[in-house]
Amino acid sequence: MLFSKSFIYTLREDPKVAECLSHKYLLKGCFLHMVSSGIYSYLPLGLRVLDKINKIIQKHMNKSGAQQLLMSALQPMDIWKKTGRDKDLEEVMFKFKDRKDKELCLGPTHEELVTELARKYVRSYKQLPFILYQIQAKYRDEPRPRLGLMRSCEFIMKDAYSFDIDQQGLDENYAKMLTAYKAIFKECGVDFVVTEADSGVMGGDVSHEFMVGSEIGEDVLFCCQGCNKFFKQGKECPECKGSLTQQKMIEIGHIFKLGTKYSSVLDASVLDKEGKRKPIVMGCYGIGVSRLFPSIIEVNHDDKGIVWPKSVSPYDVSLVTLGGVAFDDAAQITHVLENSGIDVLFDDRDIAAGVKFNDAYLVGNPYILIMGKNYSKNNKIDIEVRKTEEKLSLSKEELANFFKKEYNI
RNA sequence: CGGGAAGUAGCGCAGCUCGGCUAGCGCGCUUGGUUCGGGAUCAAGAGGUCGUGGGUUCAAAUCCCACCUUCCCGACCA
Repeated sequence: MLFSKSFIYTLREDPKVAECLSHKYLLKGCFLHMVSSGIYSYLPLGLRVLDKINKIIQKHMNKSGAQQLLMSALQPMDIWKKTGRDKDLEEVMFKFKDRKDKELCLGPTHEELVTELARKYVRSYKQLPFILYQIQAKYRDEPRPRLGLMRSCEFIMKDAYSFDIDQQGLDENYAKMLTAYKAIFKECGVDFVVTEADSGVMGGDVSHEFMVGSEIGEDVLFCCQGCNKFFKQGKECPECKGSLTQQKMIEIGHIFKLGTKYSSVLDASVLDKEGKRKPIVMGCYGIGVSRLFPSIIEVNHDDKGIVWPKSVSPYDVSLVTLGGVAFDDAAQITHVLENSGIDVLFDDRDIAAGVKFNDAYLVGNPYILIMGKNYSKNNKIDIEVRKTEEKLSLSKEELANFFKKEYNI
């Protein structure tokens, strides 16, 4: 991708509306556009990251046997009235009527709709178990949207739902999801902790939260100074009796054992081996994708900009040309790298070197290639590793090998 | 929804206390020149209903009232 042709217009100064660091860098680096309070558009750069996060999620969800679908964001209100959650979620629902006066809402979550699917299609225990998931925008009329993507009115969620004949099946699927989630967050480059949590408005008895430590977090956990474990309560560490300190946390995932809360009310049931009708035992599993996104930045940055983990960076390489190095030479290097699967953002702009470097740091791709004097004189391409600030000078051949090693290709 | 802060060019701001504005600065943008390994420089330009509506006044960015928007803290929540 040529920088000069890309829809990347970085800001020189910090945007006034952004208080927290992730939001600041997302706006400054042209990843995100604020449409209104709590409403954001993902710009091309941001969408590339979002796509990578989604691919990681899809990979691990599919591996666990879950099947992706896409349910409607528009939902009829009558199904919400059946479960009574029209009242529970009344405050945050975007509700309106269609031309026939039918009440609709923009889905704040999808337990009702997915349970309805099970009711319609599933009749026998033989069809169980299965897990369905989707990655989709959810809508909540937040009283106070804040911190950019952290709390917004339109946000992207990965929501999964498991369907089992009994509690044992649910336990197995729940364990599978727990494993998948750990793999997802690890691959996305965030350090997280898993805690037992309240089920809240979702219902059910068991639930776990996935949290990332950050000053902008809205939840609080207590971290043991002795064994480094996290707890909900602030008394002394139950494991090693060490002292506990408060740590603010961002909730990026939450999984629930729902049981039959929805299936019994909405009549999603199957016949078991004995021919007896049983409500399906359900679990639900959420990842706040649009919250995970800035969380990655909160824990991967420096004072120059974002330091994307390789797994989710918008491009693999920022290529910077300096001092009148021929466009064709740099374009050729770009082609070679792209042919081996390395995404390159080639900064071909005719501007001061400092601007190019600072934009490269801000945008945060893992590697910065520099073609300048060292290329014109010695045919060497300089590499700067964004994270470690390590610097190398390589020939074209060495460069190809370098990336083969770095990306296992 | 309570409490606080802010709205002046694309971005960041000054001006407001004490009304005199034909509204300014930095960056960015356009054209041309010189530069060219770390936010260069010279010259010439373009760009504004000072958030909106009302009021006071000879005169309002500036004073008064109402509203809107945004941010932060709280309550609430993924």
